[in-house]
Amino acid sequence: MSQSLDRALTLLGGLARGGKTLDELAEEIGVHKTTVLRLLRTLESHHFVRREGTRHYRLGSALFDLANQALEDRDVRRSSHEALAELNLRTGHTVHLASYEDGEVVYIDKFEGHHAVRMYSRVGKRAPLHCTAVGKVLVAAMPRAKREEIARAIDYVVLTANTITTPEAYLAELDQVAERGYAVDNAEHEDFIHCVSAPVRGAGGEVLAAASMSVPKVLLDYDGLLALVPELLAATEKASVHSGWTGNGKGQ
Amino acid sequence: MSQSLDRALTLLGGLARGGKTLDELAEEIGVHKTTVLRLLRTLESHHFVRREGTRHYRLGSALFDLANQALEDRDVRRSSHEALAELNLRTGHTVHLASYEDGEVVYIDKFEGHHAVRMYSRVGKRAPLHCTAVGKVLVAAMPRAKREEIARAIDYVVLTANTITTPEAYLAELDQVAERGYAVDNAEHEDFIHCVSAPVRGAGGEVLAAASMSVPKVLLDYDGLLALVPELLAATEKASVHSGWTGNGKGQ
DNA sequence: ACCTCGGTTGCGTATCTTGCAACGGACGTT
DNA sequence: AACGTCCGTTGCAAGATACGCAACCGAGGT
Repeated sequence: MSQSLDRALTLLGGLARGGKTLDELAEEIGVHKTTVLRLLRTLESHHFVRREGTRHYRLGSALFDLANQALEDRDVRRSSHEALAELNLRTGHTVHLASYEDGEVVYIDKFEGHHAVRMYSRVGKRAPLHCTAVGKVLVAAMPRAKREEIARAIDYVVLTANTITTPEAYLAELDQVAERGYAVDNAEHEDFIHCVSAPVRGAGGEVLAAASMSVPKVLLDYDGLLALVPELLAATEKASVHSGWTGNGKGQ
Repeated sequence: MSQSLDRALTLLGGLARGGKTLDELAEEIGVHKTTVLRLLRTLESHHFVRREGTRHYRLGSALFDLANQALEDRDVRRSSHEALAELNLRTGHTVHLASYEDGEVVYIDKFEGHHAVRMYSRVGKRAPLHCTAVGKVLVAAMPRAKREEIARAIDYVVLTANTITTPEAYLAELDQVAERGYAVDNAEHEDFIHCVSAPVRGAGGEVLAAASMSVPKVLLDYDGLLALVPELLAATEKASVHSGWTGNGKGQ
């Protein structure tokens, strides 16, 4: 829609993967280096990009400035923070907070696990709906018609042997999730990790976000993972209360 | 340099201050609303902006995705994290990590104080060099010629009764800072807050960033603040070691 | 049912962006 | 020390592109 803007934004993505030279960047987005230069200059003037000496460009401070403002916008994040930090501290496992955003899951907070094994995730990163516990929780919270619509629209990319691959299977899973009040990702996204997730609710009982714990399979087997569910639920309940949930609510 | 990009970036700034309507945004940057619409669409397609229902635009997830990548780039941040978190935990005061970026200070990490009084600062935010303790530390670390150049270029905006207002006074202060190894902001930036700051050094003894503690005056008087210096120095030393500093170094 | 407000589209024009080619400065090499 | 290469930078001209206009649409509110 706006060519130069589009190119500039793509450029930022390229820069994120390391400070390259002008020509490299130009090639990456398929334009003349002059164009890149001028885009960079504009980005730089807004502090979106920073030049480090010569032939070295990096992402600039405006990005994290804006990002923090964007995060502050998301009230769930603030109201859930304490409960999730506790959960992370007590269990030592990686805790995520995620919300639904047009057909995907977006991580809006993360508490790193205390083990050596690190997950490839990041605040702001997006993940698919069909193979994440948070995805299931978020979609399961929607009215049945919407669930179907989403389930049919998903591209069921196969990531592991356990990945769900059909709308039917997904919808059946969602029913269970809605029933139980929590979701499981049994190594459906990454081979060596499994997760449990539960919703954080707001004043009207509506689901604001999903919190999850991710545990490497080498640390805990499936039963061990399920044994964490009560702790998870205690944390999400606390987070919900902080988010205005009153406990009665029409939402189950 | 690139008009549409420039407008789009300005737009993001506007959006950060709350989700407005199309016309409001249009007025803010002085263009027709059609233009805003198209810019927003492009931004949206890259997840820089998110539309929330109708008449509500917010900053999107790409921002915090990129921001996190940008922060991961900054090695000082990672290597200092542990020491600063400890300092924050032990003292309960707000801790900042900042670095110098063309004529300003940029906060690259922040640990919130445990008291009710909150500071108006944010990771990614910029602050002046002349009235912050971190600013003094960072400039004091530069060779004398560079210090002078910077001192003369500063616009000495007066923010409180104690704000330094002349290059001469600033340079004299810098001499002291370089001597002592730490800097003080005695309510020169905000009336009710004073800070101490010390440098974090890298392998060659060069200053990578400045760490600071900010304390509301109601909690601690000036002497109380100075009494915190040893703890601060212990933390910055630890952070320096983690950042490759070997202790010898030519840097004092 | 009307009116207002916000968002959306099609279109022609003027502007802005683009790519080219040539320059300049910094390294590194022979 | 001189040369060659690699990057970044500038001026310019051509044409694509983004812009503003005006009209349309849909939702709320009166």
